Amino acid sequence: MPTISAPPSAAPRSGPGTPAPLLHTIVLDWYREHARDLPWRADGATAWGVMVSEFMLQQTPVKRVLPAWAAWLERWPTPAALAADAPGEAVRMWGRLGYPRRALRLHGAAAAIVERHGGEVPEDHAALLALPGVGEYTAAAVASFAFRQRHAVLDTNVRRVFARAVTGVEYPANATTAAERRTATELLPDHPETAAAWAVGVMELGALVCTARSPECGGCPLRPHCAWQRAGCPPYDGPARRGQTYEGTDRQVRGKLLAVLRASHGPVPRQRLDVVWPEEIQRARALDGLVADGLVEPLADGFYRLPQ
DNA sequence: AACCCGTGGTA
DNA sequence: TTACCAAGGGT
Repeated sequence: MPTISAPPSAAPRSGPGTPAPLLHTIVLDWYREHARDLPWRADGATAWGVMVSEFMLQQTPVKRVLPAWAAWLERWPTPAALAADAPGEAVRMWGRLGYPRRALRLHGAAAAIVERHGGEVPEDHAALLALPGVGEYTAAAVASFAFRQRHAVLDTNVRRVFARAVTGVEYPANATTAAERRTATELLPDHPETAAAWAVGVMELGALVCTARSPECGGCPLRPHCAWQRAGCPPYDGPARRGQTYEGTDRQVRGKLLAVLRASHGPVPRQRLDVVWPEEIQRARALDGLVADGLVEPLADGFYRLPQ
């Protein structure tokens, strides 16, 4: 069986590739059978619901997002509802999902949607990209999943599937490359609805089968077409993927500080923040950072609170 | 381009 | 236990 390569229409590639339409059929059939029943994929899900899920899923696993997503949409079923509340409430509601700047940006996106788009999540990719907290991936994801448009959706799952099936390596590079974008675009089905189904299907395949740690190649529908399989599953030999040390970092201190503020509904005296971390210099730096990011609001007399 | 930004689960 | 990983974005 041939491995996957780009169609001959674009840049010339070595060797015959599996025809793209066959790949589309394989992935769409697999998805129909194995897709998780996630609430933001349900028929009744709104574009706002999709957008909220995408914000929450930026670096946070699905399992932890599920309950947070339901609670969020129950409280703020529309962008206007969120925009009418204080940004600090978004930060508080975000809870322990991590990277709380996402909550602030989601609030900012809601406000921008009200201001620029009459309260309706925009369908246009460029308009989505212009919203705070919406980057290349999220804009494509919302346009594709919510509005069934044709966009290359390149997240960590898709990048990994392409790295293995197309390029024949275990892991993609640290940063998305032009070659990856080209591959994603070339393999994208022409028909918008099919492209949207393909996008979520490849992503789901990466999330459930072609996983980072221990891929279940035995259950992978692309195995006969996978370049990495054909090459004998060579282990990753590129530059070291950056680690994420956490203990003792400013991020840890910021997390501890913000946890105190989330738990308190009124202003908090500086003294109650001081107890979360012994090193004064780092503690002050972390608090200053939170203020600079707009996650914390300093008041007079050494009190602090979530932004109003 | 490299680095910063939280939190929790898994091998 | 340590290290890696999770539907990224902003600077």
